[in-house]
Amino acid sequence: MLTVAFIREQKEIVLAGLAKRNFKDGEELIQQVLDTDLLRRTAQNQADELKARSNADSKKIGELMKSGRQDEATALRAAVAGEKEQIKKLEETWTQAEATLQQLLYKIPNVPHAHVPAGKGAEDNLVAHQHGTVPTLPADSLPHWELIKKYDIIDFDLGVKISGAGFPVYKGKGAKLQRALINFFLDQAAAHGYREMQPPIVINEASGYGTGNLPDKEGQMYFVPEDGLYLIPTAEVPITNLYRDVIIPEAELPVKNVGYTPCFRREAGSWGAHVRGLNRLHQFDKVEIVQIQKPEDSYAALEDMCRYVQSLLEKLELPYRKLLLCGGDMGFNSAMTYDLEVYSAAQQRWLEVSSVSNFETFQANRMKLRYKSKDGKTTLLHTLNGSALALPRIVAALLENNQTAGGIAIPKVLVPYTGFEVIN
RNA sequence: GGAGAGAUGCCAGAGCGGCCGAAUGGGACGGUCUCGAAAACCGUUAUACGGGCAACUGUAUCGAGGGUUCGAAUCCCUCUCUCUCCGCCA
Repeated sequence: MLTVAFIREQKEIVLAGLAKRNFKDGEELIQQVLDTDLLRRTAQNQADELKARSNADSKKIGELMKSGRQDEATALRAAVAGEKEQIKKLEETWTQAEATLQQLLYKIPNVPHAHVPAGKGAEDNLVAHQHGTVPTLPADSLPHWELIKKYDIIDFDLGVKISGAGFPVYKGKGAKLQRALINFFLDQAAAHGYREMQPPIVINEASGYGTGNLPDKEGQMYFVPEDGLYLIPTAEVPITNLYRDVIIPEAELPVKNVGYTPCFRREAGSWGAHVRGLNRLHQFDKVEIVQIQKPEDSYAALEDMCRYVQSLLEKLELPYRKLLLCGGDMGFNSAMTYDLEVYSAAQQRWLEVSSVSNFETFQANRMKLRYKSKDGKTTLLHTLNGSALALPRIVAALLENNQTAGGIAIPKVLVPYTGFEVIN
């Protein structure tokens, strides 16, 4: 959520940002914000003045009563009653305006960073970096959804039986591979200064609002109505919300946390032939890194996080490319996002395995996440996060790229974690 | 799930319906003293939204939301959470 002050003072920047995103009706929306804001301030101003007067009058009534001047007190009392009436009306318009303003602000996406390219969709993303050679496999090589059957390591039918489509059951070496990847990712993150956190995987409504998963996106999360709880779509939500309504002492910055959680996504309506197998799931495992940074440090941190994720892919010996997302393809909350994609050789396509974003103050403003600098100023912080990494597509690429006649070769770095070198 | 107690500032903890944004103690920070430190002493120590170039100033906030009252941290109602005991239980 953008701050009203920012919209008020930097209207042109906001409008340009919305245009870069191909956001419709931006101009109209911003004008509504400014109008509502003016209405709100005017009402508050008038209400405050009246309240100041009635506060003073009330005090005077007390003094009059004490000194026994009853009739004067009664007269004043009548005056205050009149003030009260007006205050009530002003407060109504004021709170009404504030609520409207809030709803309007929820509709405005983040302003993209200056370096974010304009564009409509995925085709306009910039390839910022590519690493490794795209492998070519023999003609008889299999996509991962065949391989998992061949080696009996992941079972979708069993998942359907006990839960539904998109909830795979990992079996034997398949299950061990999951655990190995999770541990490998967590250990790597710890070695890079991230503190491991294990948060709850259900969150309340306030947390949903904090990271921008609510309102309007409730359809994407599983919901437990009985208790008003949502299953997390990513560890970003609980781990970032740890700092909701917090003023962090400057000395504790930056905050670098990592967490492994299962992630749940309803993915309503986004099913199709191109999302076979592990490409898209309702439940999957992910290790997520989250940083909280001072504004002046956040973009260096974004680059740093990307380099870190790239180092993971390199250790896993997966060819990848790094995309700088264009305005039209970027998430609602983000100011700048890099996607990392690995090449899945049998499918012959790039699969997104990580998305690393700087949200600047967008989430922090919703969460009231701030720090107090030495000069005593309270300032909104910047939040960032990135997948490091999401498992299913990594597994898909590993299976496809590493298939040999003798089975699937496990990358060297993982062998200490899996305890086996090949799946056969 | 049943019964009871409670929720005040960074923490602990006081608070008669007006003199309470809130005593006191601790912590933290700044200063005096010291070669330096400790001790002692002095001072500072919330947030949000308005107004103002600024100094400054108005309003709101004592778990949340309503109500009573000229006036609420203090009285009433609802909700949430925490604690204790009982029940159930990985």
